Amino acid sequence: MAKKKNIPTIEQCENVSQTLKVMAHPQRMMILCQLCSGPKTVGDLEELSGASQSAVSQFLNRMKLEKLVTSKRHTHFVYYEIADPNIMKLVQSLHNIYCK
Amino acid sequence: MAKKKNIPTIEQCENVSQTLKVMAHPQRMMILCQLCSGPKTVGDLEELSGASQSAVSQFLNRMKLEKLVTSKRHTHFVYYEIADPNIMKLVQSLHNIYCK
DNA sequence: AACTAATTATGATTATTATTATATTATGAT
DNA sequence: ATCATAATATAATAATAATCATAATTAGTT
Repeated sequence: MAKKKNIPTIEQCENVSQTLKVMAHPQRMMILCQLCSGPKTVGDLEELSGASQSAVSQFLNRMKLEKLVTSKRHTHFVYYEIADPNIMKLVQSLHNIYCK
Repeated sequence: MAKKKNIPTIEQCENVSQTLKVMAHPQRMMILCQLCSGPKTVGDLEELSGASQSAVSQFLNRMKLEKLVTSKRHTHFVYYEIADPNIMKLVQSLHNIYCK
């Protein structure tokens, strides 16, 4: 049996690469990994990622625009979390491949 | 049982995001997908990706520097292929998540 | 040498990043 | 309600990097 080729369309490549572009940054990646174990506040992520408050806020905003995360306010904190099971799966895959 | 947290180091995040940065481009992504079904020449990839020869060559060079692909010459063609089973796995995962 | 395949160099343009300063927003205390 | 504060967001900027097209160059083949 011949090798099955699963060639995507250029539109699919554009979508995927758009998402990857957002992930392709050390601290954004770290933030995503942290969010995989549950929602966190901006302050939490500031500590956990080592980036400044402003930087974290900007990273989160970018990830929100690109639908990687969502946020909601609760008392005086804003909680961020992974937006989409696909993002979770992707981070998981990356972990399996690169972190063992 | 508590949720297992698999938090990477910042170095691991840097590595992964370095690789993702290279993938995070529509035509480079397309080229990688094409290479997943076997080695190809620059000319092949020029047709398959829709980018100019010079652009394809530059993309491939970048991917070679970042160890995503390797190349070897055979007669007057240069064949490129996926360098690493991890890259193959990653492209496969992306396909499973985003192309169905 | 002539031809084809691929690479490299150049430069103009556009994106990305990090930093600093400033602004918003919600809350709790008075 | 107002004030002060803590948490978060935005704006402006400067530095760096990525992109793409074109042109020039190298390498292999016949």
